[in-house]
Amino acid sequence: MKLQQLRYILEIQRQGLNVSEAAETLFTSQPGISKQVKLLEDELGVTIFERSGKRFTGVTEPGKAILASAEQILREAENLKRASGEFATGNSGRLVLAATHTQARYALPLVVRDFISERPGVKLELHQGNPTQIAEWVVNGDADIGIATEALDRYPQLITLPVRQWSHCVIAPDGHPILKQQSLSLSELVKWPLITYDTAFSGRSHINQAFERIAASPNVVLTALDADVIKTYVSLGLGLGIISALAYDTRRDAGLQALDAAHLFESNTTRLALRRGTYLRRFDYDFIERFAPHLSRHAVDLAMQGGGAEYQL
Amino acid sequence: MKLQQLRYILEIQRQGLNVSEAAETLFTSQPGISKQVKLLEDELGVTIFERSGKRFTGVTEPGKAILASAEQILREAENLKRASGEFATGNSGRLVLAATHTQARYALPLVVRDFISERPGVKLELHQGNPTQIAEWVVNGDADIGIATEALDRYPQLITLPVRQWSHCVIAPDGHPILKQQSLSLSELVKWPLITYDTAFSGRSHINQAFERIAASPNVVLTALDADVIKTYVSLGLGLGIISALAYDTRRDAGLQALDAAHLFESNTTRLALRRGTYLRRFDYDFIERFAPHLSRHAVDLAMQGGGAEYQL
DNA sequence: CGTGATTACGTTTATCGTAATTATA
DNA sequence: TATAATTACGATAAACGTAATCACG
Repeated sequence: MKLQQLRYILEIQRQGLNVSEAAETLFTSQPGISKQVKLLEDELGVTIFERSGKRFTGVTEPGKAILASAEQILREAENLKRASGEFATGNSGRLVLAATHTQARYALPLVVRDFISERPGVKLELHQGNPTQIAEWVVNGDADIGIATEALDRYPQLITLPVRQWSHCVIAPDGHPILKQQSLSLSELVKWPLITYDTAFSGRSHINQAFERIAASPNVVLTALDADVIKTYVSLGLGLGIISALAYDTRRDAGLQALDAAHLFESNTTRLALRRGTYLRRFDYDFIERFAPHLSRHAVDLAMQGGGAEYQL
Repeated sequence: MKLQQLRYILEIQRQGLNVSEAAETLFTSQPGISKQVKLLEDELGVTIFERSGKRFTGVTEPGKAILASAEQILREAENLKRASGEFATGNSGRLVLAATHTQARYALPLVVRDFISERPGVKLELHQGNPTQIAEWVVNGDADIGIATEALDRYPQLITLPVRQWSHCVIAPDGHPILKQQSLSLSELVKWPLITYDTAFSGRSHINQAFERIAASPNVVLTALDADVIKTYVSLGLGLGIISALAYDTRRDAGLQALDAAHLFESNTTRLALRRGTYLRRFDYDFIERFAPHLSRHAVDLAMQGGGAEYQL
């Protein structure tokens, strides 16, 4: 049994049982793969792939078990290379972050600036996506660290760690009548056209829940993927905005006023996701601690080992 | 990176950094290993072993990480072979049990008899040992299933499952004065010479605890590794015996009487140990369920996945 | 017939063992 | 000086690519 052979059968599976395509993605010849698959099957004494004549048509029962193990093995082999790579290259390497707009625009800039100036050897990449994309990138190893408020904890392959809590705020253009109200309430909000996040973004679920709880249907006239778009339309007088409090800044957002809405909507927790069982390099720990000072190397290790254990913010 | 190379470095570590011995246990040449180690180190770009001149003197920092990963990889590779082996050979294979005397002598015989008659293809081996040995055999993969009352739950690499609860009983030769007592008490027991298990065997810890709780020092005149030895000396009138109730049988043990001692000593739980993450074959599940009917395949899978979760008997 | 897997075969590379060499305790 | 790792080298085998063949839709 060779690691190559395991790579081959996994790639065949990934390419929908097409050996030729697997050969192409692995930059090798198709007969080579074909032969190695057969050799592996002979060695193990089972057929891995069902064939009808010369076409691959499915995965046999033992094949499933074998492919599962193969995946594990290659994952750990990646870890091994990663671990040695870190020592070999010292404090250099590539760190891929995946984050939502809110995080990328409002939470990360200062942390990223400091990180890249302190660790010039590390090539930092930031990929923006929606929470589901982010989770999948981390699961597939396309990103090292995922940062989002939603969705991450729905993936059992991920370890998620709480970064910080935040609340929503309501924004209105200067002079809007609602600014004169003593205290903001949901029943007041439903009277106005509203602009907020698209579903599955930045705590939108908690906004929905709050209105459902009082059985009211808010008049949402526009949904956006990010707070900048929302602020633009609020400025134009299209309605009131409900955004993350992180996204409002008195100085920068001239012409807009913010009202605290922490009492109206359940608070949200920004979470950081790592793939279970991945080897973390020094700079992974370093970035995490810069972003969330309570997540020391020790705290992260504990969560990675503990697995299911939930860390309380 | 080759699986062989990983095997080599692991064996070097196991043999106390002695390459020659590693070569011997792996039935290959020493220069071959030497070269492969160097090739691996070159490929990974780090040194795995510290050397003083030509002697291996230690494991480097990256080496530790590499060895840890290598172990994982080879473990999973074993699983892969095991999984395919099962399908290849159908219902045949080798099942190695490790059990204490008490289990081997009193709990297992009927189960083993039924198992081997129902599954003639499976070569069943039973290795007797003390609880610590049993745990280590299972950890090392030398045994598939470990069965004991003590020690098993102290190994984090093991999943342990409760099989059944049992209590102690006191045995005395026919006509012994204690047999006339209304009810047995600890204070009564300390008046007599006692014969029981050696430390770390069959619930001996609970026996000690009970006497400590009443601050009494029992007069233990003989400790044995198994109930058969104890019974022998009780028959000779050397003292009263405290043994597992499983080990007393009215018919077989003529000349001896047993007194229930469930109220004196905390009850014990026989546990079954499996190595975390091992692939279990059909006959592994089968044996487990015959031995402990509540441990269905489903229940075992749950425990294996859950990891830390404690199963209540 | 075209797409896609297997077989055949030659080249290249890697692996392993023996023998000789060198370094350490 | 004995033990143990490295270097050198040759035989063997494994892996890979090219070309030809075969099977399915």
